[in-house]
Amino acid sequence: MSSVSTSGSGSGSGSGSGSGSGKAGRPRASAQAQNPTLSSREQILDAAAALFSETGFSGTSTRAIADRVGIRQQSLYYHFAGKDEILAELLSGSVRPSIDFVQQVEARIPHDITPAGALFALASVDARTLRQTPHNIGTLYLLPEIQEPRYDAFRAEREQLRASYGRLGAAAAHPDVAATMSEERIGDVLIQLAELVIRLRRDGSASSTGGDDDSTIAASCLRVLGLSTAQIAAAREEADAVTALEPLSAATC
Amino acid sequence: MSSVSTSGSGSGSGSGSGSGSGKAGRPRASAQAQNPTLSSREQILDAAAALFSETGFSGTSTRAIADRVGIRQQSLYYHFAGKDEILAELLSGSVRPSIDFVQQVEARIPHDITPAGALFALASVDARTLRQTPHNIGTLYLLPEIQEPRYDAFRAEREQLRASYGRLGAAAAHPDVAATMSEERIGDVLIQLAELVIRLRRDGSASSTGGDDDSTIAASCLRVLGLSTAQIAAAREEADAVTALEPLSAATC
DNA sequence: ATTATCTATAGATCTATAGATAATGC
DNA sequence: ATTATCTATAGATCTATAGATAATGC
Repeated sequence: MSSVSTSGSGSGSGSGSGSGSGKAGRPRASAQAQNPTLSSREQILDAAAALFSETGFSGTSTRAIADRVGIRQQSLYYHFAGKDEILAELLSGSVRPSIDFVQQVEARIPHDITPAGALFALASVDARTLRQTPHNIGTLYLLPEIQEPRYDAFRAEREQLRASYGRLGAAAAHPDVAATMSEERIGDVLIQLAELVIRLRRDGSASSTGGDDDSTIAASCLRVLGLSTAQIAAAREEADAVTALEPLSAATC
Repeated sequence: MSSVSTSGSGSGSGSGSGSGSGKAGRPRASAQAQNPTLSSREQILDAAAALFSETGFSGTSTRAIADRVGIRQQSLYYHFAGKDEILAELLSGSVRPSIDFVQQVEARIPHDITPAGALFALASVDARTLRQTPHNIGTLYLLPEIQEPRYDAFRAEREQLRASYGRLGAAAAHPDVAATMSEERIGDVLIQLAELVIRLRRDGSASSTGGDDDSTIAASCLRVLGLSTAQIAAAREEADAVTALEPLSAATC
């Protein structure tokens, strides 16, 4: 209460001047409304994820991010070189789990699992990840800014994931479908279906028990390849066996 | 050449001071690089559509729009009350054609056409419209800004279109699919497939003969509902008959 | 000494309003 | 007189850098 700021900034809630809060560095001027179990860097990423998915990248100011964290706008630059670094970091963390997962699963074909089973597993894990991630981070994929060369690395990773969907899909497809669509186009269709969950979540129309949507989406991925209900049921069985073995290790980290 | 601006703005290409160009109002300071067959208002909409789809709404300044048109930033406000008015107008024009088309087609069920045929027609017309529109205007649907209440009217129109997809899809679906998915969820899946063309176009991966993609997408819409190759072929026949009757009138305006 | 914040501030925008001006239309 | 532009400019941002300061760590 004694160390009121001498400048006229007017933020009267100074509670940071007391004894040690256990962290090095000058205390924050305002109260810590954020989850204190996270590092400052993580708090910034979390706040930015929320704001970027709600109001977009250009629509979010560094000031808005800092306000949400409870620090001054300029303090962001101690942790990140700029706003685009924050987005780049959020993006880079978001595709890796799916790529890692699909590589694990593809390695087991055809011994432990069929292409159809692998695809079902990939699509449902992917959908679940997108559905459970904090702040619907998948909406970042829709931002126009990620088309800039700055984010080439991220887009290359997504391209890799799309290629996996294409390989699995082409291998699993009914001959009638394989004859009509290129492997590339199959990948486009499948990843588009998997990412439906992003929109469902954004529009608030996800089912109460979200897992239903994951299953529906995975089933739709096989259905669009021309597989029968029986074949889809079999693929689901296979997928359940695989995701029971290493379900959370690769997908949730 | 004689009427050089007295201010230091430095735009030395003044050619607008000559005799009558056929239009009322003060001539533009810079040369008319834009298509002069369009009204100023249309030129602004066209420039904004290009910029909004490339760099987003918040990422596009009124200055950038004006520069592309060849007028001063402040001159925009003679035609539009603000940047958001421009986006609202672009959006409002973009869903109408599809809604009009689907209402025409739904009215013919079940006399002239089956639900499957109607759905094929809707999806392929929708895909073609999105593919042929100037500047990939469909990318505007992905902008975070359209979630704001300001654009409620537009989202309500899209909701209407999604409902149509849902009705047609539920009626056309194989029983196995109809048993698994609600009409609403069917609409979500189908519109997500139809809008694949937006992404294909943005990523430059649309097929050289774009109509192939429209057909592939429409076929995928039926396939994901569990229809067989023969049933899809029949639906395509029906759709061709319908779109041959009134193909461009409702879809291209 | 190191760390993580703070204050101060530069310089570049960006949106929008007010009023002047240069055409055409009557 | 009307129309469509222009110039001038206010006021509000926004990003980023520089340097001060208040903690902890050794």
